Formats: sequence, C-alpha cells, structure tokens
Amino acid sequence: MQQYNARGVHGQTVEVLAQRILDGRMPEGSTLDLTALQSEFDVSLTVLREALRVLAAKGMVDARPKRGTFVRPRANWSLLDADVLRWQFARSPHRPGLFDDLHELRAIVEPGAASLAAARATDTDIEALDAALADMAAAGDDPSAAVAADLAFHRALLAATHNELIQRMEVVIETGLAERDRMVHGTAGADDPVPSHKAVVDAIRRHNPAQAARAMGKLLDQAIEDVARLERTQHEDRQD
Amino acid sequence: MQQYNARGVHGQTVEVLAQRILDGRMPEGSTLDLTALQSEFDVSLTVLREALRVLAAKGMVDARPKRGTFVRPRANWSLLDADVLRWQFARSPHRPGLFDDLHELRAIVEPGAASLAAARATDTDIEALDAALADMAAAGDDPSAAVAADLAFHRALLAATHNELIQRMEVVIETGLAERDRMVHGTAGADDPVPSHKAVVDAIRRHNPAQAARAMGKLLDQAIEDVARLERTQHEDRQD
DNA sequence: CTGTCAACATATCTTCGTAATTAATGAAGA
DNA sequence: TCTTCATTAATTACGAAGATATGTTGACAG
Repeated sequence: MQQYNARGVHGQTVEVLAQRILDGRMPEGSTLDLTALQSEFDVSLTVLREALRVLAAKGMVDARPKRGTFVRPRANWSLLDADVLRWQFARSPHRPGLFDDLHELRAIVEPGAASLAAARATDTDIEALDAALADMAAAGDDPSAAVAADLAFHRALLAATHNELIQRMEVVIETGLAERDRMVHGTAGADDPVPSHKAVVDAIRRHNPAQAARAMGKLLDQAIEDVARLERTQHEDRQD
Repeated sequence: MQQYNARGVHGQTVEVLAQRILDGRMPEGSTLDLTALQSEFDVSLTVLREALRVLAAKGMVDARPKRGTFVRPRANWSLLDADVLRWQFARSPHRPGLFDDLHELRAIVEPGAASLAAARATDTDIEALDAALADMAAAGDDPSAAVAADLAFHRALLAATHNELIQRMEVVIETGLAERDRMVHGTAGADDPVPSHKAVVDAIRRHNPAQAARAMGKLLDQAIEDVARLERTQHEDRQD
C-alpha cells in the first residue's frame, strides 16, 4: 500500500516531520528551523532537504529564499495521498472524525463505482469479483486472509469501472479497510461478509446499475454498523 | 491550483520528466539513465535527484542501489494528485478519455457531496453559496469571472459537507473546470449557468439531501452536454 | 550432475561540506 | 510618496566521498 518506500534514514525523517505537521505540533504557517532539525535528527542538510522535498510534493511545506521553509495552509495538503493518509493513522491519537470522513467518502464513491461497474464490467472483471468472493468465503476465521479478500474485492470493483481515476480512489478504500482491520483486530463477532458482497456481484452480473449501487450502499452501512457496535463494546470494557 | 511551486530550474526538470512518464515516452518499468538526463538538462546530480524525489513522492519512480532508478507501474501513480492531473493536461495530446474519466468521477462525488451538504450546511456555508451564485450572475459574459464564480461555487459546496477528505476532491473538480474552460475558450452559446446552480442551493437551503443530489446531477449532465455539443461544432468546423 | 546457500565484488544510489544564487528588507535618492 | 539599490539571510546547486542492496561466483550438499 505505501507508495513512498524511502530507504535509509530518510524514511524516518520524512515520516516524523510529516506527523509533526499532520497532528499540529508544527502549526500551519510556522517556519521550520532547518539547523535545529539537522542537529536533532543528526543528518546533513541534503537529507533534510530531500525529506522536505517529499513533503513539498504533497503540498505540506514550501521553501523560499530569505523567508525560510514553512508549513503550508492545511487546505493545500494532499490528504487523499496514500502516504499522508497512512502517516495520519500511524500515530495513535489521530484526528477525531478522520475515520468517519474516510467512511463518508467511501459511502459516496463506492456505490457510484458499483453502478458504473454494473454498466461496464466485462466477463474478466466479474471473474475477478467472483474469485475475491470465493477467497472471502474460504478465509473463514483467518483475519488476514479475510482482509486480503475484502481488499481484493473492492479493488476488483473499482477496476470494473474501467475508469482510471476512480480506480485510484483505492487509496482511500485501502486505508479505510486497513484502519477498520486494526480496530477490530482479533475481536470476533462480525457478521458473515459474503452475502452482502455477493449481492453486489449479482447486481453487476445482471448489469443492473441501480441495484448494484443499492447493494453496495447496504454493504457499507453494515460495515460502519459493525465498527460502531465494536466501539460501544470497547467503551463498556473501558468502564471496568 | 498548483501545489508544487518549484522555483529555479527545478520546476522545469520535474515537469518535463513527469510528462515523459505520463505520456508513455518513458514506459513503466524502464530505467532512467541519470547520467544522460544530467547532461541533457545540463544540471547537477543533486538537482536531478530532487526532481526524481518529487516524482517518487507521487509514486511514479523508485530508486534502488544496483538496479537504478525506474518508472513504477502505472497503478502506483497518484493520478488524483493536483500536479499529476495538471501535468497530464499541460501537454496538448493528453490521453483520450482522461476528461471523460474526470467527469465521471465528478458525477459520482458531487451529487453525494451536495447531499451531505444539504444535511449539514450552516448559514455561513449557504451564504458562501449565495455569494458564488451572485458572482456567477454578475459575471455576465466575462469568461474568467464566470469560471472563478463557478469554481467558488463548487468549492463552497464541498466545504459545506464539513468533511475534509471530500473537500480535497476539489483538485479533481478544479482540473475539470479548468480543462472545460480551456476547451470552450471564447466560444459563446453556453446556457445560463445560474438556474441549475441555484436549484442546488435551494435544495441545500431546504436541507433536502435527495433533491440536492438530483439537482447537482442535472447540473453536471448539462455541463457535459455543453462540452459534447461544442465538440460536435468543432468537428463540423474542421470539415471546411 | 543438479540445486541450494553463503561470501564477495561492484554498480548505483545516498550523503556530505562548501560555494553560488535568490529574493525580501531597509535605506538612500528622485 | 515612489523608485532604486545595496545588504543579507536563506534556499539552491555542486562535485566527491561513503554506504548498500543486488547480482555473481564458488563451494557444498543432495
């Protein structure tokens, strides 16, 4: 999933800086003291520069002679970027509501994608969906296999739209799935996911866009309900 | 709109390299000859490195010792990134269907966003929408003012969802609007945009999500119809 | 004879310290 | 008050040295 596989000490530097900006420890508009950061991370200026260049590419910082390197307004950050999403969830206390935002976007995009897929899916596309469905059924109680199959399903669905931009919304879906997986981690009691997913595939197979969108909407409603129920349970646990 | 405001010779280097990759002149998996590029652009290795670091941050290239720097599979490119979208449209013969893909994504996201906005919009949000509507009416036949008002409208709509991730879909909408603007450039005969936009605002003011979504859908249908009609006209012109 | 594993050599990226360039600032002049 | 110009703080660029993953060779076991 991650895109920016920086090797060497670089990756850490980028991630630490990114998280400081994302969680507000380095507020918008604040200027970065390169010399201080250099000694803090014990790296050369070049390393720091390249780390900042990555963040600049994601709209998070800007550097100008005489003014210094500063954090850009939040409105310019590429929040839909795979790395930025991952960095936000990597630190434990991420922004409240971030998961909800993520899910709302999914709730808009995925039914629409299902509708398009129903109109355009080829036999190959439907085979991929069926395969993901089979994997999901075969996964049983193996959590990692279940997540992998779930991911494959949603990826196959996006691919069936034959729209390259919609396909790239997978970064949002992947992050959403990964985060949900982290939350439910090992907690049993989730419903069987196969029926709801199968309903989507059936609608696509019949090339019925409206039905596909509805089925996908239900699937997502169920998913968010699972998480909500889980959060209630955890909340009760915390009151021991 | 652009995020990566690289200064110096850097910006050109990044853009040229990006376009070569995006249009397929540097195919997926091909390795880049850094030495050749260095002499071609007449820049130092550091400059080239930082340019490639930007592309790496956008998932387009990767560098590994002993293997070299190579173009990553297209599936990893951040096609929803503002710069990547801009670079694609910057060169005249961009991928056929790119505009269509863009519009399909808008057709999915914006009605959903309008629906959410209808549920959540505050008085301030609605004032912003009204202001954009007023600007649109006042623009009259000034194309740049009309585009600015249109952009402000769609931005205000996304803001009214109070969902930060959905708001960042503005990069897609902005690019779509900018490209449409480039296409219609100076050609009159477009319908009055105010009524269709006003219908959306009215639905939001009444906090009627379904109606807002429908109105937004119609607005987008009309927009794509305008472009289609324009393309037919241009096609006829070309047959002189 | 064939397949597996480990140590080695090297091509390539990565990092360093220093020099050049840029643009915001304030003062001087018109 | 506006324009011009030197000042200077900060980024940007350079060429060489350093670090590292990869591919290769050889030996050993099956």
